[in-house]
Amino acid sequence: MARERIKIQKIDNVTARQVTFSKRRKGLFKKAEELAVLCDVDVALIMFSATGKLFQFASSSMNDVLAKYTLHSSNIEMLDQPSLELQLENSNSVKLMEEISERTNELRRMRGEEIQGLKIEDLQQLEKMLQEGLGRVIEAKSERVMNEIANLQKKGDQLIEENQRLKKKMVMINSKGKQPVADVGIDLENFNFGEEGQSSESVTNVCSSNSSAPPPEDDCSDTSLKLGLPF
Amino acid sequence: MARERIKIQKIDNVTARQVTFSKRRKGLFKKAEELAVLCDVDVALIMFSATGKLFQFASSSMNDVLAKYTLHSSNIEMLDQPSLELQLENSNSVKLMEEISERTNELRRMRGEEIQGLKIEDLQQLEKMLQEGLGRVIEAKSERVMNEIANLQKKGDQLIEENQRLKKKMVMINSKGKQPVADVGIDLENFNFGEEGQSSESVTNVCSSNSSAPPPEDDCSDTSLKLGLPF
DNA sequence: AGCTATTGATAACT
DNA sequence: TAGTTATCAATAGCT
Repeated sequence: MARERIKIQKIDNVTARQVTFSKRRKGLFKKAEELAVLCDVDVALIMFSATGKLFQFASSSMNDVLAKYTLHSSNIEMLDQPSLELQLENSNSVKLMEEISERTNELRRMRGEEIQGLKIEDLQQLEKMLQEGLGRVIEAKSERVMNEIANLQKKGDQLIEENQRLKKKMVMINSKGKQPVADVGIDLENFNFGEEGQSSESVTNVCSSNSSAPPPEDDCSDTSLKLGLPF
Repeated sequence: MARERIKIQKIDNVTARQVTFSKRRKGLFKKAEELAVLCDVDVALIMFSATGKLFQFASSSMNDVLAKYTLHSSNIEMLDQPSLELQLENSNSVKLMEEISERTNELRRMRGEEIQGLKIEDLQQLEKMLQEGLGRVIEAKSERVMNEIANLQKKGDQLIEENQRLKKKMVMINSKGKQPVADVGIDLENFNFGEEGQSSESVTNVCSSNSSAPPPEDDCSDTSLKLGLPF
């Protein structure tokens, strides 16, 4: 991937070797991270340069990965003396690890992954469980949504009520001062939330009593409720 | 570096993810080895797939590299932290327990439990995830079931064929000896082609399923198998 | 360090 | 699962 292909053998020139190390190291780390993200893999990458300098990358926690690794390899071969820390860590963590593994697998199955090896009956049971969970979730969501709607409805109603009170006050003030005043009420014709558009007529009457005033355009503008519900 | 660039985020499609993992893993290992050779570097690369499978590469000895690593990191932390082993162990155990707790909670939510505190958007997402998982499970089940049916069908057909052959032989024998003889063909009513014990060689190689099915009627004409499968 | 001509890796497809 | 190919990405040699 360059101007010229090079043989894969130790680069003699020290400077060139350092430069290449720097560049390729960066590339390798990038690839490692991409792999970890793309494929949901735990990656640990450790490097010691010839001068003994350490470079490392881990997609999650280096300790986690190394612990897992010693777990794995200790199952195969306990011959070498793994570092004391890892060994201690390992012995006390085996159960926890197993539990995590078990749960992770169950989660994956519930997401419909890794189900190739399951028997038809297992699939059936899994399906049933998912159906049940789905049912509960949908029910909970519906309830939440209905509550939300009821709440907003209630708020809206209260606002309308309040609005009406204010308008009546205005009418009283107007008739006292014998001066026509611009309508400042909510435009209920365009403020329709929910099923029942009740109380519209009484308000309309109030409005029409002020018929001499110009139609309200942007007065009381900010009473609109935004219902950003995710349906 | 492909037909089309992809976003670096977890690949949803399971198959595609596995394929990509396989390819990129190979690439990563190659790059790691090249770097080790070119720049005279000790490299250790450890990976755990989401299924818990271990993949590893080490330019020299994995144990050597890991030993060096633990030495390094413990030297650094040893400066201000006494009883490193216990601390590592504890922190790791805590992390593991937290992970277990997290997964347990997610499982419960997927079962539709403990979802009172969720926001509507969370419920929506949960529902979507369940729907997807359910879809995959149903699809996998369908495939399994269809395979099962095809298998049984095939077996049934072969048995019917064999039976016909035997009957013809019977007829020939009968007509040769000019003596009426009792039918000695396979008694399909009681012939259980579940497990292995079949006596006819021609069928031997197809029998791989261990589920039982109601036997075919007894005549060659009717090939319908009644499958009490759970749909 | 920064810049390209090249080679290399790989996503989509078969 | 493995092989092919059009593209995108990494990088060797320079500056």
